[in-house]
Amino acid sequence: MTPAESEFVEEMGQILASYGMTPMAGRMWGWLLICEPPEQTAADIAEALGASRGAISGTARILAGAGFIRRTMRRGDRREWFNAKPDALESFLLNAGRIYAQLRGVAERGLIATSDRSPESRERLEEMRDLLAFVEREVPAIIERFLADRAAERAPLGS
Amino acid sequence: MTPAESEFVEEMGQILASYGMTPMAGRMWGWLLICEPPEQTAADIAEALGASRGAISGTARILAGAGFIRRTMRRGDRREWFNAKPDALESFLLNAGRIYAQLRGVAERGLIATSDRSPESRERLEEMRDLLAFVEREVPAIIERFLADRAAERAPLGS
DNA sequence: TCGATCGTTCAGTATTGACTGAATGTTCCG
DNA sequence: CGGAACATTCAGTCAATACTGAACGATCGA
Repeated sequence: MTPAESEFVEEMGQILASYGMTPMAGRMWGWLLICEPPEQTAADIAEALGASRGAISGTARILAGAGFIRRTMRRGDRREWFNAKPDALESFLLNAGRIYAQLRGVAERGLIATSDRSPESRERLEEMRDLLAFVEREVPAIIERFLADRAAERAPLGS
Repeated sequence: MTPAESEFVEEMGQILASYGMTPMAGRMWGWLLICEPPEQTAADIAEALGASRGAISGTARILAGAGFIRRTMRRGDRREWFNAKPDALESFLLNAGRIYAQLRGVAERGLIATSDRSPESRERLEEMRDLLAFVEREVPAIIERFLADRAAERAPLGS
């Protein structure tokens, strides 16, 4: 791994960690986004990142569960091979509605908790809930437009 | 604070904490979203949340800097008064492009780090960069549409 | 100028949680 | 069946950090 590649991997670790994932998850995903060949074994990854096999095992579960990587097997080879899913970010953002829905759920429970208050007092939470409901619907729609645009670019003559 | 209100405050603490802020920041914002009266002093908040004044002081800096709360003074009163900014979430999401831009920056530095690779090898990062650039533009546009829709609802006859 | 009140700072503490590494379990080849 | 290579698990360690609380500084009224 060159210094520039190592810096990329480390940056990915910091960014993912700042959004609730573990640094190792960010590093591992980052590595799988740039490694050559694109399919690697757990031992390959552990050596590249200087991490223990236990950490790779646990992190692989997280990343696979979140849809960021794919784990495959080859016949006659007991090792597992990992690679970055090509459409990981698309499907993550397509489901981004869930994140906003979670916060909207809290707002709605807050409105129930304050149901005896005056309308003015509850405006703060009501506005929050309305905005979140809107974003929750529209963000997936953005991703679908992106995918449609790209599909049109790649087949402009209707082939 | 009723049990239901306390649960809301605690949930806000957990959600904000899971996205990189401190639990106290979530609790304090949550409290300012439901408290009565809506303006509170640091002592009020510390007592409601069972927190130290030092924690309130530091958290107030964070929340004010992020645009979630407003700190005001009244003449003849040396205490500071805090309240939740009504448009906090709107302005936060309007600037959400910055978050995607940050990740796009990492992807672009990764592409520089792998500039000697084959085009197929770099496809993973290029797709990531393109999608992020798209989302970076479109998410603020969503918020603007929400604000425009709401303005139209509130003045449907062009008053 | 003194005293009271409020905000800030910061060293110390306690907690969380990410990572390690050895032990365990499992699958495949000879 | 035995052994090797691999994945998983989990108790222990270490570092990061959120929070406390006392000390400090600033501001205002008397």
